Amino acid sequence: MKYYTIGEAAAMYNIPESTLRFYEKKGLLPFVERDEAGRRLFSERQLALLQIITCLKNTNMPINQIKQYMDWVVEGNSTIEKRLDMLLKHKRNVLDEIALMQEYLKGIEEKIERYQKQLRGGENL
Amino acid sequence: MKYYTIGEAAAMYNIPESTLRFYEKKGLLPFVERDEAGRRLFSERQLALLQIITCLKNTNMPINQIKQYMDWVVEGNSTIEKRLDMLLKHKRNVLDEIALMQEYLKGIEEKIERYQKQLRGGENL
DNA sequence: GTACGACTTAAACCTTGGTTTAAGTCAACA
DNA sequence: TGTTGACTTAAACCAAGGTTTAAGTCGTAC
Repeated sequence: MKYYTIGEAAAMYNIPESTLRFYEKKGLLPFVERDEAGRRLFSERQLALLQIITCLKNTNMPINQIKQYMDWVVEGNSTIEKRLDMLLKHKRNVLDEIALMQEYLKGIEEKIERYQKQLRGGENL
Repeated sequence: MKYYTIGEAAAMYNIPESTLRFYEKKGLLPFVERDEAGRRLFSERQLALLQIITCLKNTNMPINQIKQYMDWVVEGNSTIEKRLDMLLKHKRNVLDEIALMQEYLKGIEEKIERYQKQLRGGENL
């Protein structure tokens, strides 16, 4: 199987190496192997996990919760229902969060319009 | 003019008093008056500012940038163009951020579907 | 054989956005 | 008059999510 160094993985996902180490230490990135010299070996499996970590992180799932998810991944197939449940709840949260942002954005857009009106009016003074 | 205590303002906006004090100290909440005893008096003006602060904060504008906005508010009408410009840029940022979250959400939804398939398959074993 | 670049670690450090604490002031009510 | 309750302050504290530092180990290219 193809393995990648931490530097390669970091470059591929555009994540600092220090962050990858931090994630591994936090338990977000299980199954990382090592070569004889103790260097991390990232396989396709890690890259796939990194993919899902990225999705979760960028939709604001806290690291502790991602760790819970990964603990379930490590535990095996018996936890698929739990994982599914977590992802479904997270999906709801993300949709709610987006809806909320859109709501607050309306307030900002009103302010924008008022300023634009004010500026158009100002040109006639 | 009607004035509100910090406790009333906090209750109306569901923001801790400590946070209102923190915002004022940071410069996010200008023009707060005081009574003879040194207690804060929040007028309609503050409530309106709190409204916009809430919109900006909940769309992830950093506090430093909100402070810049408020500094311009304090400076007066000569800064309306700057404020408008900031809000327009912020609006773009928020829309981008929402689009990005929706993109990452897709990855999560794929994972959800795979788990659901796996569970449905499992029932037939 | 040595210097370089990529890696390793633990621990210290950093920023953001608040929250908590401790000590004090004041108004109003019993 | 004294004791609540709502307020005040500065300063300490906190959690999350990393980043930086310092010291060390390799493999390889010169």
